[in-house]
Amino acid sequence: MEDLLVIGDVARRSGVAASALRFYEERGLIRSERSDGKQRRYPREVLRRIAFIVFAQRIGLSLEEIGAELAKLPPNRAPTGRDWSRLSKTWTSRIDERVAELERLRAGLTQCIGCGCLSLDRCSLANPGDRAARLGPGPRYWIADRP
Amino acid sequence: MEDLLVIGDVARRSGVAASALRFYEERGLIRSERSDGKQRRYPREVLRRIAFIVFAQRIGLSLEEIGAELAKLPPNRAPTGRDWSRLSKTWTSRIDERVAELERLRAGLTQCIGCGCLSLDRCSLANPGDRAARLGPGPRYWIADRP
DNA sequence: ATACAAGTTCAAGTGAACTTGAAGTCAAGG
DNA sequence: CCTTGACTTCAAGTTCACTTGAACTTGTAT
Repeated sequence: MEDLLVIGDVARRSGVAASALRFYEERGLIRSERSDGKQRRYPREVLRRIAFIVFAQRIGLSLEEIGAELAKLPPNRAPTGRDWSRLSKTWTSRIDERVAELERLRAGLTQCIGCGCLSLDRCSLANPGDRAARLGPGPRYWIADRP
Repeated sequence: MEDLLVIGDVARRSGVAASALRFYEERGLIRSERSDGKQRRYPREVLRRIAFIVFAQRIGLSLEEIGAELAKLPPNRAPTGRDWSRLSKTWTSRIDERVAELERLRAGLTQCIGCGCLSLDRCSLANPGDRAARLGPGPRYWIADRP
């Protein structure tokens, strides 16, 4: 019945591990107040913010992108439902794109792999958006070459 | 006009870096013959195998899973179109599942985040398949908790 | 007052999928 | 024969999203 939650509560309620919550805080995705003894105390609102993060991850955004989205929220007042839905609006097109890609892949599965035509450098199914253009060092984004 | 391709040719034709090809070989996903001087020589067939790998990755399979699929191909003869399409058959359902999830997410975007109801531990949209069940150490599978 | 769970920081480790660098070998043209 | 570009191995580095462990402090229940 407290107004502020300790990290364990937040972890239990959100399903996100406490270590992950600390990590998110370090990355600036969430914030916390501190108790007298320097322990984290979260206002209940944080749960919605975390929900947003989890949602966005499932859709395929990186934490960095999610942070950029969250930064668009009004800094000095609690976000309203409209604030949240404004953010999530841009995702719809993102979902649409991914769904379209998957459907292209599904359509091409038999056509492209089943038949003998398969040639990676000319098959637009295997190479949408030009795989060749790399993203610098480190692992390539795992499924689509995100900008 | 040679029957065997060197690694650079394969890299150019597939759009997959030579270092990645060596890595795939180390992981048992592809194989190569060797020249007298111990350089890799690939039969043209390898291109199809690589195409399969790239395809599967875009769908969301890990290299390990892809390896398991490839292991089902007949070991002693060149795979036919039917062999390939048998493999890719299982993917269709995988794609369908992912599309369904994305559509669930899209539907829930405004409902779940826009309104005040958002509660991670009870919202089936944010928590399909029980996020709480973890996958051991290391990063969590990025978007769906794959088995 | 004390025990003990739950919190803290910080550095280092993890797994996936590669890339990079060093130091050397091979192959083809001139 | 020599140069030059493409190839070789091997170890170590990179990114992302966290987790783990050590050593220590807080908070609460008895």
